[in-house]
Amino acid sequence: MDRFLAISRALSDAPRVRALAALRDGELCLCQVIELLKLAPSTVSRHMGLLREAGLVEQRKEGRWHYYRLPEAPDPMAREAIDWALRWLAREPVVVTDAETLCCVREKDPKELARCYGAK
Amino acid sequence: MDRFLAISRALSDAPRVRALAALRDGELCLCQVIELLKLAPSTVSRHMGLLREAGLVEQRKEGRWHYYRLPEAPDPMAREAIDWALRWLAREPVVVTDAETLCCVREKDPKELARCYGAK
DNA sequence: CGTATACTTCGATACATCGCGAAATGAGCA
DNA sequence: TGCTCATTTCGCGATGTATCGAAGTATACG
Repeated sequence: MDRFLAISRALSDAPRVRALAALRDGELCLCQVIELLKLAPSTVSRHMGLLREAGLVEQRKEGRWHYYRLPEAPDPMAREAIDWALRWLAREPVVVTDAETLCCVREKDPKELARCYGAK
Repeated sequence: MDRFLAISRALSDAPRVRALAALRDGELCLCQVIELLKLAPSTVSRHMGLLREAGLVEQRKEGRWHYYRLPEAPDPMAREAIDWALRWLAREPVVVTDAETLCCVREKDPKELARCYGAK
């Protein structure tokens, strides 16, 4: 029951599901998600941690950067939840405009995005 | 986005998903759900209201009794969520024992269950 | 009518969660 | 070693939610 509730709760917050949908087209490092959501780094880190604990996201550390992506081989419960979420989130206006924003964000290296903290 | 989050949030509480799973084998009146969850009538009523607003449950009033059931023709987003939830909740120990409890509860008429308030 | 009963709504309390900034962690680099 | 930077953890205030009992609705029944 705990895993089920963790997944449902992870999917019941707007910034969190926007972050999840943002990973649809490939992994992102935390600073890119911060740039997208316009929230404090600590807040975004916490959101990604909840998604990870729920099994909806995988984490990969490369140097100083932490990359997040949809899990390669998620357990079936998580996989079905992700499929359901992505299927319906794709139609949400916020997620659509997020996808456009991400096109620009993805072109930048994490190194350039370092500035995004100050530019907030 | 609001409907998506309403569904996810409705599914992120244990008593609520237990109530949802209990409807798998047919409608129940509120007092039967109260008997199952062992919670205050006002609390259960609120839970069922949230499930109804999320589109995960339908309400039918017959005299003094309010019956709840899975929706006949749910919109696709809700239907998929219900399918996912029921598929995985069926394996949860609490839900399994709830099903056994329900066998006894269903045999009683709502009229007999009226006592359940005092017997709490 | 009036009473009883099934349910809902309201108000209060306890607890969880979101958001932030500050401080701690950890990996690269001088 | 010390410094920088991306990220995480911690502590706080504000907001939301679960739960209850009490009061309010609505329906049946005498």
